[in-house]
Amino acid sequence: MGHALDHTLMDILIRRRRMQGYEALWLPGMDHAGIATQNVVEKQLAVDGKSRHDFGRDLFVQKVWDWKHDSGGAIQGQMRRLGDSVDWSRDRFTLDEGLSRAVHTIFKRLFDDGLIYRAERIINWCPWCRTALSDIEVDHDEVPGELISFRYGGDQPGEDSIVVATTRVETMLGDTAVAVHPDDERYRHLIGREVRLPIVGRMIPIVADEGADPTVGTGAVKVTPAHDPNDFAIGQRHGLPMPIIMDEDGRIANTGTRFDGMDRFEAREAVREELRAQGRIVAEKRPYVHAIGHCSRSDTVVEPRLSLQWFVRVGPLAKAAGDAVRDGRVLVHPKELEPRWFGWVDNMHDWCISRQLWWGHRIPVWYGPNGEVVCPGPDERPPAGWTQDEDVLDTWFSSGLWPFSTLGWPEDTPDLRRFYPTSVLVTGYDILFFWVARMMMFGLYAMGEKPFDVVALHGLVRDQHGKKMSKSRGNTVDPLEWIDRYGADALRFTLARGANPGGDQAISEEWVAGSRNFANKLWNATRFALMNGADAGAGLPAGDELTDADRWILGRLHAVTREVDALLEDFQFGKSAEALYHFTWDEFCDWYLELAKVQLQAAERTADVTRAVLGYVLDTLLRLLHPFVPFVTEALWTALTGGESVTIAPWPPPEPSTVDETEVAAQRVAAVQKLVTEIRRFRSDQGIGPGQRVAARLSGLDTPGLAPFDAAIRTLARLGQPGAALRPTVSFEVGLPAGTVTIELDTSGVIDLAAERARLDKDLAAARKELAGTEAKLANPSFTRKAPSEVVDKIRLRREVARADIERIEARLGALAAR
RNA sequence: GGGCGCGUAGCUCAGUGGGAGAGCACUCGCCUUACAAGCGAGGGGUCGCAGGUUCGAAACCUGCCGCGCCCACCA
Repeated sequence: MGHALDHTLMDILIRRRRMQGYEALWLPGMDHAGIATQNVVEKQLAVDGKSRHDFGRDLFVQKVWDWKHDSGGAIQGQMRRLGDSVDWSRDRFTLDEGLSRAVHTIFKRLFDDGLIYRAERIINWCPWCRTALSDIEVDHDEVPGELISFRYGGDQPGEDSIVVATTRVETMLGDTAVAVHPDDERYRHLIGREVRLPIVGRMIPIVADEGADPTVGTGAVKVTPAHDPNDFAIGQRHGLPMPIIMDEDGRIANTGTRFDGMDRFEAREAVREELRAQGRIVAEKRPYVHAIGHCSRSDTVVEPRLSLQWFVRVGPLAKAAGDAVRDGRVLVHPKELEPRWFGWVDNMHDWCISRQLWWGHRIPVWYGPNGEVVCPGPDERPPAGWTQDEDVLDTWFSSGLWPFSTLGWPEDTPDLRRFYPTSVLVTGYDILFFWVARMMMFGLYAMGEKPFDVVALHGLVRDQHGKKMSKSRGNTVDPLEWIDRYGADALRFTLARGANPGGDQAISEEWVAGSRNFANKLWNATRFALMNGADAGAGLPAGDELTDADRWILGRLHAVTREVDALLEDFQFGKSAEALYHFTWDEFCDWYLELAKVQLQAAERTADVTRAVLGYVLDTLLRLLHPFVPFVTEALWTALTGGESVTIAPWPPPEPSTVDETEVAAQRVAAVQKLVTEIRRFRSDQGIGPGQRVAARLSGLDTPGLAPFDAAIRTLARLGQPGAALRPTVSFEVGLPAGTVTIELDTSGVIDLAAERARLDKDLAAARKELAGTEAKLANPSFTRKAPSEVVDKIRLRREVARADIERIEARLGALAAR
C-alpha cells in the first residue's frame, strides 16, 4: 500500500506540472526489496519549438528499471523457505548491465579515493541469512532475557576472584580478559593479575580500561573481543586475542569444550547450568528486559561477530549530505523531520557494504596469488588467474545511484545533463536513512551536486484503527482488491486525501467507498450539466450578464484554484483534495446546480449564460481534479469540451477572471442559504413532508437584496406561489445580517405548536448565550481598549444581531402562547 | 539513554490566539425530474490533567499523566 501512496502523490505532482507546461519526467524504479518508488524531474519546457500540445503522451517518458532481480536478501529468504527444489544458481539470473556498470564505476572511484576499505570489525551477523548486515538493517526490540552474575577465579582459598555479569552467558567461552575502570578502588589491587576462566581453563588478565563503567553492575566487565563491539575496542587497546567461538550458523565452535556444535541459545542455558553446578553464580535477574538487535528481514536475533568485511568510510560523504540540508540546498519537507536527518548523518558509523549472499552485484575486487588486492575499472581486466571477491554489495549501495544511474550515468547522456539534479523525491519517512541518505551521499560525491531539490516525505499507510499493517497482524489490504471494487480513482483520491506531510494515515474500505461516492457525484453533476446544454466553449459571459449566483460560484472557483495551487506547491495533498471535495459537493452540487436549475428555466439569455457558466466551472473543476481523479475526469472532460485529453489541457491559471462584485454576491448567496435552511428546518420540525409543496408569501426580500432569488428560494424550499386567496395559518421570521424575511404559510390550519415552541426555545437559548458572551466581552474595558478594533466591531455586530434575534423570537413565543 | 511527535465528536483525523470542524457512524423525514453510492433536517465534544502568559487559549509557555515512532555497542 505504501507503493500505491508513493505512486499516487508522485503522479499528482507530475500531472499538474505537465498541465502547467513543464516537461516532467517520472523515474520509477523497482528496488531490491520490491519497493516501488519514483522520482520526478521537471524542467520548464525549453525553446525547442514544442508547443504544449506536442508533448502529449509520448514525452511522458518513463524509465523503469527492473531491479527486482537484484534482491539479495529477499530472494535468499525465499530460497530458504522453498527448500532446495529450485535452482537458485547464480548464473540463472542477470543483472542490468547499465546498473552494473554504474555500481562498478562508483565503487572504483570510492576505492581509489580511499573511501572504501576492508577490515576486521565487529559487524551485525544474521545467522539465519548467513550474512553481515549494516546498522540500519538491525531493529532493536525490547525482549525479556536474563542477567547472570557469576564469579571468575576464587577456586582456591585466597585466590583472586572477580564477579561479572552478562545477558549472553555463552560468550564467556570467548573471553580473553576482564576489564575494570582504572580509578575503581575496589579492583585496583587486581589490575595486572590473572584469573582462571571457568570451563575453558585459560588464564585471562584483568585489565584497566576506561570503557568499564564503575557504576554499572559490579563495575567489572567480561571481555569477549570477537563478539561484542565494546569488548572489541577494549581488546584492541590491550592487544588481547580475539577468538571467534561461533560459526556462521550461530553455533558454538572452536572452544574445545563440550559446548561446541551447540546452538547459541541452547549453549546459553547449558553454560549457565554448568556455572551453577560449579557454584559460581552469585545473582540472576530474570526477566531482564533489554533491547537486542534483530535482523530486519528475518527477525533473527543478530549476533555481533568479528569478521573481515568491506566498508565505506562515510565521514566526508555524510558530512556533505548533512551540509546540503543545513545550507538549504536540499529541502526536507516537512521541516520537522530535519532533526532526524541530522541526528543520523552526523553520527553515522562506517557502512558495511559486503554481504555474504549469492546474489547481487559482486564486489569488483580481485585478489592475486601473493595477497595483492586490485580494483580494476569497468573496462579493465584483472590479471589472469586472479580471483574475484565472493561477496556481493549491500542492495542500498546500488539503490543510492538511482537519481543519476537511471539517467544514463556514468555515460554523459543528454538526459543526465538535462534532468540532474531532479526536482523532488516523494517517499515515506521510513526510508529516509535507508535510501534517501544513500542517494544524497552518492549524488553529491559522484555528480558533485545534490540529487534533488526537495525530499517530500509522507507517512505510513495504516489500518482503520491507525495500527501498522503487518502480515502477522493480518490487517494488510491488497490495493488491487479495492481498485476492483471501487475503482482506481477512488483508491487514489482516498490516499491523496489522507496524505498530510510526514504524517501517517489510517485507511479503511469505508474511506474508499466514500471516494467512490465522490467520483459518482462528480459524474452525475457533469451528466446533469451536459443534459442541460452546458457549454464549455462559449467563454465566460460579460460581467453584467451574470447573476449573483454565477458571480458567487465563479469567485469561489477562483479562490479554490488559488488555494489548491498554494497547497500543492507545499505538498499538502490532503488539504488540496479536501478543498476540491468540499467545493465540488457542498458548493457546486448542493447549491449552484440547484440555483442553476431555476436559471435554466428563466429567460433564454439567462439560460444561455447559465449554460456558459456551468461549462466554464466544470471545465475548470475537472482540470483541477484531474491529478486526483484521472480516469473519471478524463471521460467527463472530453465529453464536456470535446477536447483531446484533459491530461494535456492547461492547468487553470491562478488569476481570477473579470468577475467583480463577488463579495456582494457571496453575501447574498450566504443569505439565501441561511434563509432556505431555516425554512427547511421549520418544515422538518413541523413534519411537512419534503415532497409537499406549500403555498407561501415571502416578505422582506428586498432589503437584503434577495428579490431576484425569489423563484430560487421557492424551488429550494419547496414553496408555492401565494394565490390571491392565500390565508396564512402560520408565519415565522428569519433574521439575516441585512434584514429580516417573513414567511407566511398556509399549512391548512395544522401547526405543531409544541414543535414550534421547541424550535424557538432552542433558537432563543442560542441567541441568549451569544448575547451573554458578547456582552461580557464588551463590558471588559481591557478588551475594548486592547483588542484590535475590527475584532471589537465584529463582537458589537454579533451582540446587535443577538439582541434582534431575542426580541423577534420572544415576540413569536408570546404570540404562540396567546393562542 | 537521546530525538521527534501525538492526546479534539463513537471511529479516523483537520484546525494552531478572537464565534468548536470534516469524513464515516448515529437519529428523523424523503425513490423531490443529475445522483438512494442520493436529498433534507438533526443529535453528539469540560478540545488529556494542572498551572502560567494574554483583554482573550483547543491553539503559546511550564509541569504532570497516557500513547506512538525513530535513533542508541551500556555488561
